[in-house]
Amino acid sequence: MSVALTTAQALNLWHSVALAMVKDDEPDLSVRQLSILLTIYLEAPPHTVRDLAAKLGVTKPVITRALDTMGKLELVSRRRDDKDKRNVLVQRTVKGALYLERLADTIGG
Amino acid sequence: MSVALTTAQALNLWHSVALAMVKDDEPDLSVRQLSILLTIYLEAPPHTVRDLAAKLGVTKPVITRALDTMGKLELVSRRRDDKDKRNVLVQRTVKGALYLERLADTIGG
DNA sequence: CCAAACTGATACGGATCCGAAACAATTACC
DNA sequence: GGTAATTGTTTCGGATCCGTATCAGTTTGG
Repeated sequence: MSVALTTAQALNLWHSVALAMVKDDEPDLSVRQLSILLTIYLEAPPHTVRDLAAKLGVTKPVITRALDTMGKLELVSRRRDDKDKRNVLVQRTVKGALYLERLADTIGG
Repeated sequence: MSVALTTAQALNLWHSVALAMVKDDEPDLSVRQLSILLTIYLEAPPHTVRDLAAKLGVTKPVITRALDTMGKLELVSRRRDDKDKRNVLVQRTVKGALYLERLADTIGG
């Protein structure tokens, strides 16, 4: 699943994708937000605020705020855990899946 | 020079790199800042504020501020153009080259 | 020589984000 | 049952960034 790239390949790849993200009309997601989004979509659920904070090495408010922002954009959604009502389960959305599909096209195309 | 990736490969690649950038102690560069940095290092000089703004599709203050920030981090430097003193030439630095070398390792490793 | 054009930088009000600390709600445990 | 621990959220002051508009300095061109 991993890919080996030369230095020039790696930087050119990042350059073209970063440029595409900036020139895009949509508001840029920060690196942190994108990390959260990709974690939710690529790793197995459940995803809680605490887990995401630990995985990214940031504080919990960072996760809460990122979920607020991406929630408004409908890229993710939140739901209380019925088993343990302290937990919040972060869930995928159709819009989020489409967003990442387009991102993958930009990267891999 | 370009690389074709499957959707899963592309997203996993982005995921691991974004995670590495967040967990890194250094302050995260925004996507815009990284775009500017990569443009300076990958495309032929000279690079002016105006050119960079046009290339990224953003306003000039965005470039000025990004150069301020990355200048403090010593990732880029500025110099007046002697030929036309209205222009500012954006130049590479040793620290910037090292930063991108490590980024390339993260991407391609 | 002087007004127009062009460059990058700055001022401004508003939005967003940061980490630390305090908070309310829920659960665990003795 | 009641205290302690755990969860996600909110608040706070401070920092950063945004786009628009304006600015100062330079060059152009009649």
